[in-house]
Amino acid sequence: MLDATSSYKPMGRRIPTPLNRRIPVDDDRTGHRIVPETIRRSDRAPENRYGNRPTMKDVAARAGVGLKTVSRVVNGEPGVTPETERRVQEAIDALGFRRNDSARVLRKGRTASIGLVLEDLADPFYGPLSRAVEEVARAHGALLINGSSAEDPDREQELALALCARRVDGLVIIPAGDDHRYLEPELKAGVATVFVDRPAGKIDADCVLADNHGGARDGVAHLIAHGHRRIGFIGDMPRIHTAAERLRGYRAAMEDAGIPVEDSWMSLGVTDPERVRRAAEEMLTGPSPVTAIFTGNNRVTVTVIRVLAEQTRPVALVGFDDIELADLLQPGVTVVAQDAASLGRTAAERLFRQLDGTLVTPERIELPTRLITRGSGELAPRG
Amino acid sequence: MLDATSSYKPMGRRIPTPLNRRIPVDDDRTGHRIVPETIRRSDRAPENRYGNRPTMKDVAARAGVGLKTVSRVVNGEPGVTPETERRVQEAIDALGFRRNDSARVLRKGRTASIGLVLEDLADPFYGPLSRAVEEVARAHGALLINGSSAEDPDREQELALALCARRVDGLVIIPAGDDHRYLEPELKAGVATVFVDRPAGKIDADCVLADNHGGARDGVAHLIAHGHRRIGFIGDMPRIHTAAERLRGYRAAMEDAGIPVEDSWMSLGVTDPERVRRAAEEMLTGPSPVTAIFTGNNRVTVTVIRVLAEQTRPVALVGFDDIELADLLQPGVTVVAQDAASLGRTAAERLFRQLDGTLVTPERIELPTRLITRGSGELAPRG
DNA sequence: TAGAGCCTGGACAACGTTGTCAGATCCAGG
DNA sequence: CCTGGATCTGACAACGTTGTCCAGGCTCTA
Repeated sequence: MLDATSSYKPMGRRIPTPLNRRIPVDDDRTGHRIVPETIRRSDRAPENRYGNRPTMKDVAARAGVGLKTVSRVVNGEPGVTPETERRVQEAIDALGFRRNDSARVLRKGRTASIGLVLEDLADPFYGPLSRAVEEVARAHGALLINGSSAEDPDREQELALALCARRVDGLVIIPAGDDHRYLEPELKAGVATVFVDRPAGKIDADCVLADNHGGARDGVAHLIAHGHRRIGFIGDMPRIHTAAERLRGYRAAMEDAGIPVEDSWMSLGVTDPERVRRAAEEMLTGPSPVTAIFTGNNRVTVTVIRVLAEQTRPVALVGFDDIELADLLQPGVTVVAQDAASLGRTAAERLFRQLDGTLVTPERIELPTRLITRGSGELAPRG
Repeated sequence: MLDATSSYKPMGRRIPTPLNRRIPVDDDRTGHRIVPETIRRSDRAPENRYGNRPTMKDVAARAGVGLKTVSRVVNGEPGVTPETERRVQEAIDALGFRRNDSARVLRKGRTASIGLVLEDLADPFYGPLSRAVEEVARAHGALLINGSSAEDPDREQELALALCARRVDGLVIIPAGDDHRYLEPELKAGVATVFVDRPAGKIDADCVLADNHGGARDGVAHLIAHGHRRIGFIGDMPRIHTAAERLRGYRAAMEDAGIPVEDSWMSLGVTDPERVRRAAEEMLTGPSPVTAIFTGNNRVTVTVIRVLAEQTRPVALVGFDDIELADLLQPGVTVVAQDAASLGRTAAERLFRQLDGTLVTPERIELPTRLITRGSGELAPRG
């Protein structure tokens, strides 16, 4: 579970208890808490716990109306005279009352919030995706809670379950792991769930994916069409679905062209800049040096661009994922672009359709990718 | 308030009520709901509402123990025999029970979640900031709820207050507006609050800012040091604090150098690419054409880079905010960099120190910026 | 003016959890 | 066999909100 590492214990028991202290006031004598004598409900002081926030009861007392009447005003329900409404509103403003949605949620059973578990919010690919999900959520009156799994399956599970404990109405998950059976009780309990970017593992659930295989195949075929035969591939661990699919696309394109792939052309499971750099340099200088490289994701692409900028001979490059400013580099970077915002939007819309009830059967949707030629992928083979 | 635009009404009243239906089962006769005869609490069926999720009561019934014992096991409190614990754990697993944190929150008064209101999650500047806040929150066992204001003060307020209604323990706000008195009741109620990137308006609160004024002044001074005298400035609306400060820094540097600024060199309040492009082109071709441009934020910088790439004469450029791949462009882009992650981390840490109680008096913290020279800012004046 | 029908307002119980407190059980020591 | 003290367990009342239902007061018609 999530664990505090400092002295702030959000749910702890050691918090100095200003929240629990009953403040003794004017003509009230409930300050004593030793004797639990049956406390009449209605003659409590307007002050209460919860950081001293006024409640509907306080508002009601001040406005001289019943509790439910306040609730009606707050929620804009009909059946309140303008005069009464005015009095209530006045009390609300005077006390600075704000409805406690936690209590509301408990009562109503829906939280009007959805959870998003992604890999890293700081990654330029996930920012727009997250924003797209947020926009859809907003259009449906829901808030978005999100968390980064840092590509760690345990952390993904921990996060997803923490969100379920908050009783989010739905979950959008970019999986890090490949076994999601831990979500079965949640699905059964009616938590709407959509997986994005990578499919769910071992459970039947909605997935919205990019056409990783086709995109990679097109990208590599593009290089082949420009005369390359020794083409390198640098990608993430094949454990990750997208990485595996893109690798498969690479292999498919090579096979279609009848080109046997040498092991030294492929580097799998490297993402940190240092190792990507080494991998790229090795395949450029090895016994059978590549004339072109296909990179499996944006981070790899950026590092490889740096390596290629240092080379004397021109090496062609096609990258998966678009990157900002790719058009301004020399040469411009040819990429297989997937639309992150569209992925997020599609997923979120399906999520709310699940909640609507208009969507029942889980589906697997693949969004097309787009090859954007800018120069680096059109270089002729040299060396 | 947040309003649904589709048929999914998270909190609405028209939801078909599977959640409220009491399911009649085996030997239970509480299916009738007409007669409200005093229902004995303990002989309800194990089924209940809330999407049919098991509750502690259900677990207790199945394990043959009391409600509180289940609570103890779930929360790892002491005082439960191993044998009892085993039985409870078994029931938990069998039923797929997951504690309802909404109810917990209601009872305990703390939600172990914090809110982040920023401008646009898709902006590469805010991604890392958000991630940094999340990491700190995670270290403190809290979840992060975030929302984008889209630079709209009303939307900022709507979001912040929605988060307060959820009773987040604290708020990190990147303000869009300049009047935050609406937060006064919340602050008084003990919601920890830190403003980042831009200061709070009309209330006394913690702020973590970058040294916008000093950074801009240094950047412009750098251009002046390289011989430029006709220097353009393109920035956001001065209504936005950061934009105003950077403009002030620009003016200060010019004044320090004794250079009078011409109106045609300044373009304020433009951010969309079209207008930035026009603004840049105008100051490059006007009666007193600039030889260098200082750009007020990353989005403007990117657009101006494109414009400059089309020019025949070299024009110097220094931009506020670092941008990815800036080093690989020709020439490399000289920037005044601020550390987004550090801003977020500092803010979040202060937030939790407020919650700790170790931090009381609001402060205004300015983090230094860093001039990174890469070429574009060192071009000599031409034209 | 009486009765029927509407409108408004309020009492009350639930939602699922945790804190309090008292009761039950067990064992060692007399 | 009893007593005293640990342990362990469970009944109960909150937390702040909303759904249900009923009681008045009002208006309108006959």
